[in-house]
Amino acid sequence: MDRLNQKLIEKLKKSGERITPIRRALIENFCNHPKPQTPQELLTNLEKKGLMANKTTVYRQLEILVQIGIIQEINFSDRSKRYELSSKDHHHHLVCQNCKKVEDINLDNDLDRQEKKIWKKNHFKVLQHSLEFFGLCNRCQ
Amino acid sequence: MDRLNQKLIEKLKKSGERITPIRRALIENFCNHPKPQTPQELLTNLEKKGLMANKTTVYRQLEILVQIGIIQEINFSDRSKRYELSSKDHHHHLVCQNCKKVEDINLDNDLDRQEKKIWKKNHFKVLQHSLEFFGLCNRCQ
DNA sequence: GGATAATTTGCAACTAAGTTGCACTAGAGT
DNA sequence: ACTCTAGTGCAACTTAGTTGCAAATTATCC
Repeated sequence: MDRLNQKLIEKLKKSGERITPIRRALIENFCNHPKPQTPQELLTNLEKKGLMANKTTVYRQLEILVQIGIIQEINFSDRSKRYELSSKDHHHHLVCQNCKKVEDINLDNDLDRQEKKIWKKNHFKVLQHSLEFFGLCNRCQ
Repeated sequence: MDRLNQKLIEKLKKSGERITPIRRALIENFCNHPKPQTPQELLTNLEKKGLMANKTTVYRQLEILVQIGIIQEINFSDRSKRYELSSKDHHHHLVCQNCKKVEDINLDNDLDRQEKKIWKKNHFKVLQHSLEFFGLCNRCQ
């Protein structure tokens, strides 16, 4: 995990960005928590590490990290923006309606076939998709 | 279409709710526009009909209409709440990233099989899902 | 048709997520 | 250590949505 951490900080440096405590902490946090996180969650995670960051800063850093390609933004259907390492494969989400926890899943089923059909039938050019399952996780049932 | 309109107003009355101009207009609007609409869109649609409704009222009416089962709420991945007649079959959405228009599609593929797999593998009880495709509609390409 | 009681509505004030401008601070290279 | 630019924090703002309360309107009963 520490390897990945270093690699991402290098990437940041190569993109001409400075290495600041907040950026370091954000990247470290993304490496340690593989789940997609909201800006608010990130803010409190930083606080736990003793870093009192401002929300403006977090939002701005997230934007930059997305641009560089270190993380990716996911718009969840529960109307929250979430962020996770973009190195991860494309996957879908299980959202627990009780405890709000989010799990990642990889479906073997491919939606490519569907997207081709949509092109034929609707002449709609699909660029990306979002698939989420809502329900109860094993703890909350 | 007028038939459906009357039927829904009857349903509203039977549920013990009063028939007001705003409710009448909302239901009429849902019958005439089959696409999922945001509260803001509904507000401007009412205005076009000469009904200057308040946003508070619209939000409250939407809540009631959802409870009665006349309409259903859909949380879109573009982080907008949208509403449509709940009588419609379950379907998925094509969201144009340029003009923001939303189309409905029915996939013949069923996700039930996937949901059963999720239950076996993750012990996650799926209650509902959301599948959206983002891209460019035929006009915007 | 008119009085009454309860529901519906509108207003204003509020919350939460996110954004913007500007002044201050701190990294990185010399 | 100095300097210049990038990064940060603050305050003020925006937008979607919510809440409490007073005023208006609906359905009902006579």
